Amino acid sequence: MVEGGHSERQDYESGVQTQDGMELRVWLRLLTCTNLLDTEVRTRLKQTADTTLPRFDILAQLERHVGPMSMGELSKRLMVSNGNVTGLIDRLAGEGLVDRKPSPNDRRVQMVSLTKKGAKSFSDIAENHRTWVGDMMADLSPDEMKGLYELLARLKASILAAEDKNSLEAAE
Amino acid sequence: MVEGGHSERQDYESGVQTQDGMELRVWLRLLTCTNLLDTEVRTRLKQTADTTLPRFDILAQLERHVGPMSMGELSKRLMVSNGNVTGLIDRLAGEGLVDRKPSPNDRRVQMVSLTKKGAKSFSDIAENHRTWVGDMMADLSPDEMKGLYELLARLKASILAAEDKNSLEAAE
DNA sequence: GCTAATTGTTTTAAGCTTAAAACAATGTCT
DNA sequence: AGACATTGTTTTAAGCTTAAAACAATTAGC
Repeated sequence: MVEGGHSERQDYESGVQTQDGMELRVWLRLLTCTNLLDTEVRTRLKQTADTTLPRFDILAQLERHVGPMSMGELSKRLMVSNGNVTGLIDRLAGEGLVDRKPSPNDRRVQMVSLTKKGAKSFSDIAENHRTWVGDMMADLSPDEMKGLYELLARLKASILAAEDKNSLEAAE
Repeated sequence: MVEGGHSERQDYESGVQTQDGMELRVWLRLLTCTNLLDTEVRTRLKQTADTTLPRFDILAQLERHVGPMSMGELSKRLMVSNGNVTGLIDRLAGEGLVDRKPSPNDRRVQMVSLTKKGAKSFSDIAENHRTWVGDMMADLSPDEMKGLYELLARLKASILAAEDKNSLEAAE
């Protein structure tokens, strides 16, 4: 009942104001695209495999790593806190998808690996995942994909440069 | 201790495999950029204003809206669940940043508005927010920004098309 | 007016996330 | 060996998030 009453889908870009700068617009559009993809992937993971993205990410790391992996290593690779990994592995182990056992070398560390069930589960899901992402980008030409890939590289570099600059200032 | 032992920063792209398709690469790079920006914004919100992005988003919606707004309307605009808004407004009201009172027309609805303190808080933070985002994109030329903006529009359209297609299939 | 359906909000249960504290084990230094 | 620092993991407290259930109030059909 407000401002025209469109029935169009809402997203982060809906609130853009005419005086907003280009940076804010790019940021909001980036957020919109990422959210659309992310939400879709999460929804399908839930529907087709009754699992979540963090669980899938853990299985993916374990799958591509040769031999078992420590909790700390997992935490580093996934860029999440140690406590977070503890909770996720608790649940995955409870479902029989991963195996957790103390390291023989260092009694502080827990080594985690995929069970057979976990490996099977992962490969099924990964196949679907690839298809979903492909479908969502199907309308872009190879040139557009390449252009996007490169511009995102420029953006990534710009962000990292800004962070460096900022942390140097903070260290003064 | 694994695979070269670089001390480089980890991100979603770190695990890309040579056989991975362009779609997956674009997706991971998109995720990397969004996460870098998102994390930086959240960190600075915490450090400079001791607040969070969801709280800031609520204040932003209330600020640009003329007059008070219902819980449901907020929920729609922010694209989050009703229960989520309830919890956030609980906390914001507790901090004296928003005001919540029953609608005189419909006793089911709660009307929310910014307090003076909330409006002041928002305008301080919004100014900083704009600067942060600008700084992170400072290295891209106007042409690059425009190119990125347009390619993201193409991507957004492609994703929405794929979702439509999928929901049509499901409705058969 | 009564009943049923709908709408708006809150509550609940479960999971994800982090930072910080607590623990446990290893390594270092004398 | 004993004391101290470091490292790896788990626990805890707090917040964000959703879906589903519960509730409350309004609207529509009779």
